[in-house]
Amino acid sequence: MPAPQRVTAASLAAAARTIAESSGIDAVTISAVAAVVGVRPPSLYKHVGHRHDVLRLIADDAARELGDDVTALVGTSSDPRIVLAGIAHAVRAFSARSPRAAGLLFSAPSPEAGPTSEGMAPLIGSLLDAVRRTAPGDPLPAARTLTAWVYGFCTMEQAGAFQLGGDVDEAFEFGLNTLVDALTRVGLPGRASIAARSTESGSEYPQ
Amino acid sequence: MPAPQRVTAASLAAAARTIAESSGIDAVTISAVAAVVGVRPPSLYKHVGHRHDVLRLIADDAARELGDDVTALVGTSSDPRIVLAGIAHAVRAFSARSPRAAGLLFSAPSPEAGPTSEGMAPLIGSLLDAVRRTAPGDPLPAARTLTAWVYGFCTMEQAGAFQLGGDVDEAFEFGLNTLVDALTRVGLPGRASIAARSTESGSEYPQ
DNA sequence: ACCTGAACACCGTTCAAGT
DNA sequence: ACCTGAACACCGTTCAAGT
Repeated sequence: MPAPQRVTAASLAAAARTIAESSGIDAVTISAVAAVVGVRPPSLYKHVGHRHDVLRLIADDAARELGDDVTALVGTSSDPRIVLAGIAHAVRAFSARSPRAAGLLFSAPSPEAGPTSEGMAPLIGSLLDAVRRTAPGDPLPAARTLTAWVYGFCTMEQAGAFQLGGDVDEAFEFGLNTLVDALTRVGLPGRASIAARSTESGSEYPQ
Repeated sequence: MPAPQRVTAASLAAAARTIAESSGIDAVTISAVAAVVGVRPPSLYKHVGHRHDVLRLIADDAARELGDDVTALVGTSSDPRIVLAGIAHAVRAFSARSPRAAGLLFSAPSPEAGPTSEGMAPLIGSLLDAVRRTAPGDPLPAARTLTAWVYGFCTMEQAGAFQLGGDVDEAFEFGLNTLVDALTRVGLPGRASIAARSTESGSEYPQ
């Protein structure tokens, strides 16, 4: 009779994520995770090939969880701009409650530690969906603009980068309103003017 | 006669940054840095207290370099919007040429590995300056919005997060124009409407 | 099939000893 | 004043051996 399975992918992910949130990504060692799931370090290599696979389990778990949150919001209001705002708030809430997992989600220390593209698919799909209903034209640049801002804001906030005082909540609302508002205006006069002028003045990447 | 100084802060920073860019942050070990500066590992502890101080040297060096780039751009054009666009391009160019140092700049793995606030001061000062000349009202939320977007975009780009195809350069220009344009419109009708409506509908952080 | 102890090559860090 | 070898407690990872 073979030994009963003591370690599952789900228990591994849960253990790793708990350690990550309470003690940081560096504390997610093979030894620490093994101890939490009640097994000796070498046994983990029956389930993962390398330590970064453990981090990837966290990232994919986070992608699934946030993907669920975001998907649940799509179609929640008849005004797509409210949906978009709700999504941004959901991302920020997730980042506040699971900052380490959130960090792994968009900027893992190495590509191998980041989420699978299959893991990210539902999240990205729902996001593109919401953007498509809000902004005219190609949703991809618009979605990238919104995603980059939300991700950047939350990461900087969690990293403690906003040191100059002021109300950080207010800055989030300001940025959100500015962006959502601008994205619905695409195509109106005034846009694309800077690109044209700065291209005139020389190279594309001034430094 | 005491032994001549073989290690300076500048040589340490340069060695660490070279290793970081060529082999990743994880490769910036005390041993590796010591080998590059031509000394045994324990000797480094005469100059830094911990490994994260070495990472901080990289972060502060990056802050200084990007700060110089950005400061040189302020006042470069009579149109402040062009200055802002130039700054965004400078950040992206820096992130492309020094992705690991750039990562340390805004989202270090731990606060101790991040830049000093003194190191960040010139960069942040110039950025606020440029925003103040462009956007009406409080420059802080506007600067945070722009910074979060640029940082998020560059980090995601370097992490290979833009996997859905499309032109990433175009997405950058799109986001930049959208944001700079929106920031100069602050106060016009249409803004702040979402916040008001989404506050109506319940909690501030829906999830 | 899964788990284990022992072993290997590496870390970061400390410290007494050298010049 | 700076550098060093030796040492410590830790990693990640491999592998032959157990059940």
